[in-house]
Amino acid sequence: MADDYTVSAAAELVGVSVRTLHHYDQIGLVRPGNRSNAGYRLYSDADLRRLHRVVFYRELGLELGEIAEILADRDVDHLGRQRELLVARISHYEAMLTVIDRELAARAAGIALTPRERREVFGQDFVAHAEQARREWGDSKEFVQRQQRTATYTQDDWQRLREELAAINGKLAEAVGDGTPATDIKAMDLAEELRLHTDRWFHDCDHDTHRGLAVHYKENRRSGRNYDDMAPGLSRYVHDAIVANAERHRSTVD
Amino acid sequence: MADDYTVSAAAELVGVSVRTLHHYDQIGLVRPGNRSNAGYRLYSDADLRRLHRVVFYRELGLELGEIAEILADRDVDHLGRQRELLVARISHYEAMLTVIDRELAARAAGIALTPRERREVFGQDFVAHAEQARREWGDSKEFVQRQQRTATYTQDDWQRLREELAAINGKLAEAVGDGTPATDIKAMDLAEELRLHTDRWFHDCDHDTHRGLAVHYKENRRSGRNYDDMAPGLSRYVHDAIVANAERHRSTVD
DNA sequence: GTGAACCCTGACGTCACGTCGGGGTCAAAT
DNA sequence: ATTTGACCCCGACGTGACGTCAGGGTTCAC
Repeated sequence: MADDYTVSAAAELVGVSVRTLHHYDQIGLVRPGNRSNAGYRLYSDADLRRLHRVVFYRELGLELGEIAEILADRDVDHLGRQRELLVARISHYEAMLTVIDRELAARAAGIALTPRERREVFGQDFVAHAEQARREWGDSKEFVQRQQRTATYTQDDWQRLREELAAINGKLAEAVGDGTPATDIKAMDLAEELRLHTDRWFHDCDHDTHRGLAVHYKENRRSGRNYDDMAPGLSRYVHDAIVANAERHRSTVD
Repeated sequence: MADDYTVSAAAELVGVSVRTLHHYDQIGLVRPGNRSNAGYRLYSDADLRRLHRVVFYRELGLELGEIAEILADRDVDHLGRQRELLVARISHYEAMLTVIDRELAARAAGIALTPRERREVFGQDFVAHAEQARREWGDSKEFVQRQQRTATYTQDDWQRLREELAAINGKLAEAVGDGTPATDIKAMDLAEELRLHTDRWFHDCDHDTHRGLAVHYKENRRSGRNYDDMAPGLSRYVHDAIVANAERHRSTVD
């Protein structure tokens, strides 16, 4: 309980260098609970627990500043959060693995992918960085459910998911190109397809929830595709269509 | 075929910044195939392929210097290698996930782990960094087999594996503490246990192969435990015992 | 009481870029 | 024909997360 560890002992226990501990002390990320009368750093068990968390989050590529924020959150379930991050990371890498396997298959069949196709299939925007997504989505029920569901997806699932989404997005881009207004029945139907896609693949998504999410499309964040890259004004268009669709549904219910 | 991409086009295609491309050009990691007469960088499809590989390896945390070396290797199957790296990384994270789940279970049972136990179970030395392991082991048959086998291990497998190894190592530490010579029959028997463990969990390992691996123990590298941390002189002792054991076996066969 | 092994605090080096600043280039619109 | 805005160049300084000395104090076992 009351045993304190010297720098080198602490460093070895968590697998970092002494210099790293000095650094963390300097920037205030992990401060030793007390010092010997000669000024030696003495780390308590509590310090070590904190340090261990820092190391864990760092392993997953978070910056020290972010880590400090996360750790500042009193009342956050670190184990649960770490688990989520890991699961997200694993599914990210599994998605990459899928791509590799597909390329290997393509190569075996004598086909080479163009850079553009590779980007398509790679979908690196798609598998967004977990912590950033967290900042956008907060601790919402939807986020958690999304994490849980996607964690179990196979390579084929991801493939199907992406294809379905691409189909809907294509039709949306076409609609905005045609000059179809976002309140047109066709646009609303596409918004409905989008909602069902989300509901099917990510998390429960009724019309009200979908309206709540619409703002994310308008702000054209990283979490999905960059809609405006597909067609100018598309991100706003999608937002408006979703809102119109949600409105339509409400009026048929009330 | 002959289409060239400008910096920004190339950058967006692979998902990096323009500055990054400037940097890679400067250090010679990815040089654009040619330049416009105004001095604009023009990336060919081949350049993009190279760039894509760089980005991939970087995503997995390799340093640019390492990446340069890997790419310098003419005649290396990048897709295969990338696959291996990914698989290794995934199994690494899955091992971490196991630990988290075990801690969650422990917490549910009202038990808290001490830092030392956490380190034990975390085994971060154990799940070594893949590229470093690769440098130690080269492209040997053993390495590849190890990758393939361990990729399919469940959390329980890893747990069992670690426990078995810990048991053998414990007995070895005891033996060196007793002053038992490495050529003693007891030491040789322990070396044999080590060999069977490797053969069972990692890759085919006959006595000759094992003798070949012995040097890794002596050099006390990261790939396994730091043997000398368990007992002074243990790394050399294990090496000697393995060699003696291999010798013994040969004489009974010849 | 004297090494060897640890500890301290600067302070400078490094890697992989981010971020200006000043200035040329190019295609389209005026 | 020029202007506008988006794009390009290079040089240089800034930054995050440490690595790596240099110079000097501390602890502990022999």
